[in-house]
Amino acid sequence: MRIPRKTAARTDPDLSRRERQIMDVLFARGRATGQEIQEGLPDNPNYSSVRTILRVLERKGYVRHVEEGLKYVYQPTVPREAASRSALQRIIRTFFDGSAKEAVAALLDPAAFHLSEKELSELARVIDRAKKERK
Amino acid sequence: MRIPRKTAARTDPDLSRRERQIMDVLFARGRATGQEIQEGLPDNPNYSSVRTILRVLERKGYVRHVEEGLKYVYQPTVPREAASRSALQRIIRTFFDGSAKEAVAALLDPAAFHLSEKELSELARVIDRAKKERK
DNA sequence: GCGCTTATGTTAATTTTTACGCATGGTGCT
DNA sequence: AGCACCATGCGTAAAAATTAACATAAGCGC
Repeated sequence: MRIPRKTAARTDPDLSRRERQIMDVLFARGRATGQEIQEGLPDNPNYSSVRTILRVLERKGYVRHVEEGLKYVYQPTVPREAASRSALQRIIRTFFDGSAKEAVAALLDPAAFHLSEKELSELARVIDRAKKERK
Repeated sequence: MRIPRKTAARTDPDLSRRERQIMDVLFARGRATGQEIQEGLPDNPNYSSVRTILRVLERKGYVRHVEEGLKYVYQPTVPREAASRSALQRIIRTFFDGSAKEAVAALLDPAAFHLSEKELSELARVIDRAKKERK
């Protein structure tokens, strides 16, 4: 079962395959019932399995639920934004030698990702703002 | 053991925890020996275990090795760039509702990631170029 | 109230993953 | 050749993850 060494919830590191998949669904949807999560998972896992893992995630502190009518609605304990930061961090470390800039450059590659002209302009503005803030 | 449904190597989705950790090390370093990989892994796994999983990854097609002198040097079969793209893709989907732009914006947040003024200027240029290409 | 449906909890079984000991084969040195 | 040293492959055991089966409780309509 593997209780994390620190009690505080971490965001990524040592989740099993299914656990991570479930967290992905939860972050993508914000909140979801057991059923919804099951539907969002690859390989059609058994509903019972999903709920077992949800309970594990809850025990580990990654997830909490609220009762809503008859069912439980689950959501991540860590805010989406914090989770995304740490996910990006990991990618930067793994694929871009620690350079956030290289990661951005990769995202700006038109052959790989789609960005409309409007979006590009907005990003240009964001960069300007960031520059000013540095002064 | 779980042979992937498609023989072609995928980049992320269904690797076990250790398998994924090993792929991370390999992508971060480009190429590495069994020993080096072992050192890069959390929780100090046994060398023998590392090699077992390497063999599994190789059999699944995620990794290949070349003999170099006496030892094997491992590397991912999928190019780093392709892997990074698909990792970014997943993050965009999971945390940014499918918007690459939002992902870039998150990376540009000075409170979260560090970008020097020089890097910001370079990125501004990249954006300009991307804009031109769209016309 | 009673039975049906739906959702959860518990526990046991199965499968997958991980770990580890040991055997084998190459290399280089004496 | 004989020996010590490494690195790898393989078989098996242990641990972890996943599934399955079964039990319980709440809501709802007859």
